Amino acid sequence: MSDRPNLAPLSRGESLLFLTDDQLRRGIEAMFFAYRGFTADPDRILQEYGYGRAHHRAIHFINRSPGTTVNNLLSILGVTKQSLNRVLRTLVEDGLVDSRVGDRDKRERHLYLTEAGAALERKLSEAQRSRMRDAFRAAGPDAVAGFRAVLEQMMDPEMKRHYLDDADGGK
Amino acid sequence: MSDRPNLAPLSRGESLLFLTDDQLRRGIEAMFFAYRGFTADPDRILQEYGYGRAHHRAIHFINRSPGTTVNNLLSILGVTKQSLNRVLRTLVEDGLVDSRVGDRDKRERHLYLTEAGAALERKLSEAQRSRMRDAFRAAGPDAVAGFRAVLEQMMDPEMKRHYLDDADGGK
DNA sequence: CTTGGAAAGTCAACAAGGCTGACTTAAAAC
DNA sequence: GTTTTAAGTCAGCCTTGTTGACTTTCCAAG
Repeated sequence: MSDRPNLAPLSRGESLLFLTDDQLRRGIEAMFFAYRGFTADPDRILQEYGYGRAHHRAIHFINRSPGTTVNNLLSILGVTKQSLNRVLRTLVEDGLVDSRVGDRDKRERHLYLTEAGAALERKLSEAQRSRMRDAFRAAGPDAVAGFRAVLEQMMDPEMKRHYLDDADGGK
Repeated sequence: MSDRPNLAPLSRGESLLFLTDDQLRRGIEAMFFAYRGFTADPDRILQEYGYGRAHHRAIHFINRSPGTTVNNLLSILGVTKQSLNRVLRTLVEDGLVDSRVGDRDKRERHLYLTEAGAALERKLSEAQRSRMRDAFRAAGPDAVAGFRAVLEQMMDPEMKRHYLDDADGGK
């Protein structure tokens, strides 16, 4: 149950207090409550447009990697193509996303935000960045580094790939 | 847009690099990818039981605060009573949760995990704690402190109340 | 040049888990 | 005795996820 694996021995004082079950429980709840705050502002904006979080995610990653293919988006978002397609179709119909047939491989569709799509993206991400900026500012640079370090460790390895691939659209 | 509010002036070198839009974007994506990892293990277990995340949340908070009322749970989870009730009903029917009429106020129902409920809770939270423990251990105590500091700043104020109220069931 | 298979899209059906609105019951509070 | 509160229920709706079956397009290997 709570046996300690083979680790460097604890030199009395510096016990691994941050690894107690209670500390872990607090970490778990911190994730839960913080994620709610994290999504609250965009959710309010999306509601005005009749969109949901799925639309936000698609818009975010198309903006990050303009010209990305549907398949690439699928592997980032981790949903089925039917699920993504439904969202993508409404965004294309509403004129927020442009879906262009590939030059080299005409089976592929490359996705771009239209001007209207980019405008909504700015609105959403400005709201989300604003909250994160305030949180970062209040917590300070060292806390931010720790925040990022822990989150990175919490990701599944394949997801870390998408996270580390800076927005370069492939290559 | 990116004007700086009235803050302590930046002494040349220690610029607020961690507040650039790109750093904020990376923070946003870190939250997105990490939350997926955070929920992945419990989700797999829940699937075996035919439950979803909503059941997990209810089980978690009943375990944290045994005897909590439905209304209290409602304010923590931030959903409608119809939505919570659907989940709670299946948990009671399946014998994982015990709903007892209040002693002092007989309108209230106090919620407790049964032995079976506690067993599932342990299974779920052990999976979730395991991932968090690994992440904490890899990142180190300072990173954990930063992680918690940033997440706390990101919560809505009312949620911070539920987070700070340590598991004492009220009082 | 044909064919196999990958990429994309489509249709249908279903489930979880949110929501609103209307309503009942029981008990506490005033 | 009336009003308010806590809980529960019924009905209906929406988003977003799932499977499965199927078509169209078109690159690439035989």
